Parts: sequence; structure tokens; C-alpha cells
Amino acid sequence: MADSTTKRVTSADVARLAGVSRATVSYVLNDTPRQTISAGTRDRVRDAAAQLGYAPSAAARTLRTGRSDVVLCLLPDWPIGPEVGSNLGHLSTALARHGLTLVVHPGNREDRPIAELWKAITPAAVIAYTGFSDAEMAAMRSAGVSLVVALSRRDRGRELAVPQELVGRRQAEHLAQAGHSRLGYAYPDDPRVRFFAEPRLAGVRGACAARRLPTPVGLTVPLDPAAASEAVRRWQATGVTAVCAYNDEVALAILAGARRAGVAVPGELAVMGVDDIVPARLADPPLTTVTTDQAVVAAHLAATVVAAMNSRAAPTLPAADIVRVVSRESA
Amino acid sequence: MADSTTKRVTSADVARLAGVSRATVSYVLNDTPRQTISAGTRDRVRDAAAQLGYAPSAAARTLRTGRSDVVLCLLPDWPIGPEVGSNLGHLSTALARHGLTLVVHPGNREDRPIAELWKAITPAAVIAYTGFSDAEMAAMRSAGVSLVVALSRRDRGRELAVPQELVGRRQAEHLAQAGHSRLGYAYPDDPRVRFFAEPRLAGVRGACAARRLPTPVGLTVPLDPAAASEAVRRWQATGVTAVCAYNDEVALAILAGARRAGVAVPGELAVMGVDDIVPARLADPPLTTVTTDQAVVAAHLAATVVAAMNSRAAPTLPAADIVRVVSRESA
DNA sequence: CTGTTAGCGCGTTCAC
DNA sequence: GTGAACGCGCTAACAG
Repeated sequence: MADSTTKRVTSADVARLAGVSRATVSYVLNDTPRQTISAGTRDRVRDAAAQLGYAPSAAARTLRTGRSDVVLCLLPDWPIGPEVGSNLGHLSTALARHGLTLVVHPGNREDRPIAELWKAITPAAVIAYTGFSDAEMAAMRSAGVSLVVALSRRDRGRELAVPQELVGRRQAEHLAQAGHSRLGYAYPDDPRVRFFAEPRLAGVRGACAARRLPTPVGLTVPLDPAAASEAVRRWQATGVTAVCAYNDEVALAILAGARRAGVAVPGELAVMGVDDIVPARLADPPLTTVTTDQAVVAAHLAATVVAAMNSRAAPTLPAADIVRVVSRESA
Repeated sequence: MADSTTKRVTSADVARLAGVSRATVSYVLNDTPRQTISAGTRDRVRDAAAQLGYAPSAAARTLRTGRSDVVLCLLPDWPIGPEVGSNLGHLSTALARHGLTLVVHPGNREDRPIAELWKAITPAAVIAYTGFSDAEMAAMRSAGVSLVVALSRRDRGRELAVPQELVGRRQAEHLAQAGHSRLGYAYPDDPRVRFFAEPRLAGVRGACAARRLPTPVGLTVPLDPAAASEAVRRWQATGVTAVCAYNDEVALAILAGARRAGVAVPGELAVMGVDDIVPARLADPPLTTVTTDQAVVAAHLAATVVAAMNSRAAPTLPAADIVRVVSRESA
């Protein structure tokens, strides 16, 4: 059993207990290739390590190798929804399977220039929601960060944008199949999330074009019943019968706006969200929405990171059934 | 301007450029007390550092001092809401003001035993939503973690529970002032969040007792309209006219259940949530809820961490106006 | 006062 | 399988 009350256990302690040198401990514990070590010794070392509750110091390891096994995820400074939470959970699990530790930094960039952050942490990879400038990318690369990934459009090097277009496309397809031809698109009010909204709208547009439907009419919908009812009225005036919302919150706002405007959902206006947050299924009417299979995306992200660390090519995302429609009553 | 394309800049580089020794660089950059260094030299060093874009290696510094300036926050394995996100944002900002970096780890404890995590990271402090066992606490302490804080009830050493009772109390007070006397309490379905639910219920109970009202009748409310309507019926049968929900999602479920059961809100049943999530104000009727001033709590948490690192006494949380009722139509 | 020299902390890895 | 040097910043001891 591990002795919990002692000072930090170092590899020297393990070496002493196992009766070997520190080098040997390192070789055994890291399964170093082309170092032949007898099975007996290996066992003694491993036992000793277990007995002492040895965990190598990340600091020392990082110092020596110049690279830590930490993957840094920079959260955007705009309000994040609950999807992000589960997202990160999945990602953490997926990375852990590869021996990597996910660490998330929620700070606005104001707190501390992000440069300081990665110079300090020396992460193996950096994943960010927002894009980096080319200068930032270059700086990070040359500082030893093996992979820089942006989840938004602007990622130059590695392509990795979560299939946002796909999200929009699924929405439009669902609505088109239900017989709607004049679609609306509901933009979020916050300009900071345009990064995500744009590709989704592009997906909707693409689907419309493919089916020779008119271009969707986009409106910005604040998360406020009064303002939303105004948008609803304008859509009605344009002959729009169904709208794709940027996400569930915006969709909920439209529901509230429709209620206020006396417009029946889905009778007079069908509404679709994105994310399938809990309130979506509790809404009136229950909201039809679209979800992304987080586990698959997370696994892919993890695989991409691992590939980059070994400078191998990035895997391709199995785009198949990642985005699914959750059909309820609003559309 | 910083040269972005070079290999990592070390203190030796700065020393060379400034024409001093590495020790001097360290003294200057850390404002080491009882080391007097001429203004001129200080400037040269600082200029050199700025010019090179020098940022000390966290690894080396941690290795040497045995303690990093990272504060590790362990997320619970139960689904986290959006409040948590803003929570962490505030906390990060507050800690940054003290030169500390917040880092969040979302993994379920299954991924990787948490012991490995902090043995590896050597954080200055660990903040967790769930409690630790006494053994875990002891182990962390002796490994150099200066503060272990649990946001739930069980925190032995440092008292720091976010004022959950206060949340419940405010709910009950608001309802009582509105003339309700028979209150209900809506438990979340997920047993993992009982940690948070219990103290809130205790707050409700306390407020009721103080006003000689009957004990609130607690029911578990799944996040599902059908199940929720069943709960609503049972409350009605018991003469309950107002219910405090564990959080907004549960409250939304009650709203959906009431709709289904044909019970008018707030006419026949008043409902209050907690958190003021966006869907709350978009609900039908708009949800009356209770919010906590995250910025204040975050600042307090940060102050507590800093105090502990300097082994000073923890500050007391200004419990005054931290919890506020957001009055809308559901109660 | 001002600033330098030297060794530590801990895991990794090359040469013997 | 081992000895020893290395990576980088901190700080006690010490010299102008």
C-alpha cells in the first residue's frame, strides 16, 4: 500500500528499494526500446514503484524532454454552454487513453496574454476555439508545441473544424423533407460566436442550393422574448415557414417570440435548434434539434493530437453519422 | 519586438544580452527582497527580457521551488451546467490577479486516478467540487499542495462551502413573502448532485422553521415532462402551492409537468429555480429564480487560496448580498 | 551595496 | 545494467 504521509517519492527512492540505479528505473518505467532489462529486475522495479506510490514529477520530466504530456485547451471568452462541458469531458477521456492530460484554461485573454500561458506550461498541443494569428501559430510551433488546433474556421495548417457545416445541412434537410421551402436562419446576438454561426449558415445555404430552394433569410435573434417576436413577425412577412436556429437557446428565444406574437409552432413556423440541451426537451412545444456525437469527435481530436505528436498524418474524421436530428414537436 | 521564430528563450539568453549573470536576471525579474540591484542594471535586464520575449519555464521553476503557480480545479463527473463555466471564468480572472493560473481538469476520476494528476502537476492548490477522503487530503498536503478546498459540505479543514444554504433560504423567503405557506422542494434526479441539493434544502427548511411554516415536502423530479407532471400532481394532493427547485433545469421540468397536468403557474403552483440560465427567461411563464454573484465568490475563493499559500488565515466571505432573487412570472 | 559562483531539484539518456 | 551530464531557474555563500 502506498504510504500517503511521506514527502515526495522520487525515482531515487524507487531505485534504492529495488536495488538498482535510477537509470534502470527510468528504462523500466518507460518501457524504453532497445534497452534490454531482465524480467526479474523489471518486476522488482515495478513493485518498488507501486509500493512507494511513485509518480514521476511532471516538472522534471518536462524540463528534461522539453515537452509535457499536457494538452492545453483554451476556452473562448464568450459564454460557453453546457455542450462545451460534456465536450471537454469526452476529450479528456479520449486523451487520457493516450497518456495525455487535458487541461482547460477558461481565462479571458485579457487576464494574461496567452503567450505567457503556453510558454509556461509547454503543452504538447494547444486546442483553441478561436483562431490564432499566423504569428502566434509560428511562435508556438517553434517553441515546441507540436500541434495547434483551432476549432473555428481559420485553422490554416491542420484541418479540424468540427463539422459545423454538417450541422446546418442536417437542419435544412430535415426541414426540407418536412415540406418547407422558405427557410429562415436565426443568428445569435453575440458577435463573438459568429465564428461558429457562419459555417452553420453555410451548411444551411448549401443544402438549400442543392435542392433549388431559395436562399434562407437570416436574422439576428436576441435572447429576449420581445426582440425575438419581432424577428418572428419579419419572417412571417417574408413567407418563411421554418427556421434553423444557431443553437437551442436561440431556438428557445424564437419559441418565446412566437408565443408572444401569437404564431403557432410548428403550425405556422417550424423551429430547429442545435445541441439538445436539457431545456430543449422541456420547452413548449418540445424542441426539435440536432446533436453531435461528442464521443466520436473527441476521439478524433485526440487521435489528431497524438498523430501530430508523432508527426504522422492526421486521421480523417468519419463524417458519417456524427450529426443526428433529435425529432420532437417544434419541427 | 519579440522574435517569434527562435528556440526557447532561457534566462541565460537574457543574461547574455544584458551582460550580467543568470543570478542577476533571476533577482531582477523576481524582485527578490534583500538583493539590491542598481536601477541601471534592472532596466537592462528587463529590456533584454522584453526584447527576447522571455518567459521562464514553469517546469524548471516548479522543479526548483517544489511548487507551481497553478491552481488545479477538479470538475465533478456529473454533468455541469453553464453556471460552472462562468464560475470558472471569474475564478481564473481572480486568480490571475494574484499571479496564479487556473487550470481545470474535466476528467472523470476513472480516466486517471486523481492522485496521479496532482502528483504530476504539483499545483499550489486544489479546488474540487466533490469532497476528498481524509487520506487523500493528507497525501496532498504532505506532497506540498498548500490548500485543498472542496466546494461541497465535507470540507474539514478550511471552511469554504459556497453559501448553498443561503440559496435555499432566499427561495423560501421569497415564496413565503408572496404568501405561500406549504412549500415543496424539487430534488434533482441525479444522485450525484445530492451534495449540492442537501444544503439548499436545509436552507429552505431553515427558513420555513424560522417562520413556523410546515416542513417542505421534497420530491425527486426527473428532467422529463411526464415524470414531472406526476410530481406536480402529488404536490397538489398535499396542498403545496409553491415549490423551490434544485436548479433552473428542474424548475423547467416542473413547468413542463404543470403544463401537462393542466396546473396553472403561478396561479395554482408557484415555481422557483436557481442559476438564472438563459432558458429560464425564455420559459413559459418566465422563470423566477435566484442567482449568486459569481464574481464575489470567485474573488473570495482566490483570496482564500492566496491566504493559504502564505499560511495566513482565510478571509471570511461577505455573505451579504451574494444571493439575489430574479423575480419573473413563475413565482 | 552589487553582482557572481556554484549546486540543487528530478527524470532522461548517452557512453561505457 | 550503471555512471554522469543535461535541462533551467532559484538562492545561499561569497567576492569586489
